[in-house]
Amino acid sequence: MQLSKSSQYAIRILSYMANHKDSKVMTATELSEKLDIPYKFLTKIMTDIVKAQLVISIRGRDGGYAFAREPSEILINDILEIFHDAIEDEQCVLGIGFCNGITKCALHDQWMEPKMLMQKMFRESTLEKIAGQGCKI
Amino acid sequence: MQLSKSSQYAIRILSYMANHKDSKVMTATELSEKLDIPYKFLTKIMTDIVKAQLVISIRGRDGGYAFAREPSEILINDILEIFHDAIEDEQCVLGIGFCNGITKCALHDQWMEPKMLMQKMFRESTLEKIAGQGCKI
DNA sequence: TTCAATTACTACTTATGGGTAGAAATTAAA
DNA sequence: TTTAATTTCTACCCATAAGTAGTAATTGAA
Ligand code: SF4
Ligand code: SF4
Repeated sequence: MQLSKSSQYAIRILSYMANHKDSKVMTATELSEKLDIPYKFLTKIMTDIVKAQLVISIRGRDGGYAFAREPSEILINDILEIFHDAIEDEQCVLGIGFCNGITKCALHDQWMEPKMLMQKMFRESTLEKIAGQGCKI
Repeated sequence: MQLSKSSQYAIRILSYMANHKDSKVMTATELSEKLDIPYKFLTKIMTDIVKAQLVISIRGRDGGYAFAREPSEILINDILEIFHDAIEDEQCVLGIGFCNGITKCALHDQWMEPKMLMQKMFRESTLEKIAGQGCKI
């Protein structure tokens, strides 16, 4: 019942970057140190995020990472999708899924509401909104 | 964002047993076949559930598993605790946890509500209630 | 007592997520 | 052109979850 480390790290990294928009690019070394994320793991994750076109990477000296689009245009859900961690509509708390209306279990109806709230949280929260609240993570 | 297979299977097994209270004991073979759960994995899980004293086991001929207490006295959360899958009060959607009120992130407040709903779902749903609704899983 | 039916135990294998190592590619500046 | 600072790529290693195999222990009945 938790996000994968990759998603957790990714959210923290991009939140941190959104909170420091003054510095145009941030290096993997800085992010790794400030956020206490293993350097090698961080660069692996960042490569995925670059491929998903949420950020761009600048290689070579004075290189680093910068946003490809405005943080106001990036949703938490965009990050989760990269790591296959987004909550699907059919996703079942028991991992069975696709029960029809007749055979559904007693947990089904109770699962709908928290699921929708989490989907809403992920699908409507932008990085800018998070940064705006002075996120310290 | 999903329960472990062990928890998923355990909920399904005990729900099935609660739905068939007429037959006093159920064998691992029957449960495995009816619920399509690998036999060897099922017996491993059941041993844990027996140790947690939710069910008793009867060894030898005509043996099997039976409830140690009434299904009305067993909560989903009791099952989740066996496999360390229960949602703790401090549990954080980002896996960081223990943020104080000042440094909390923007997701924190939005996380509270779905978390509480899930805790409520697990802590207040009894096996009997589930069985009463004709659970087919 | 012997047998067959059962769970429990020990130990292994496989799959996946998390993490690491080293070298290659790229780039700005000296 | 050389160098140092950076990301990227390929290939691993480690820990944990998921699943399997074989055998021991238990028990009711023939
Ligand atoms: S009815 Fe129960 S098992 Fe089926 S999809 Fe809904 S929550 Fe999952
Ligand atoms: S403030 Fe954010 S990171 Fe901290 S415990 Fe709450 S949800 Fe997790």
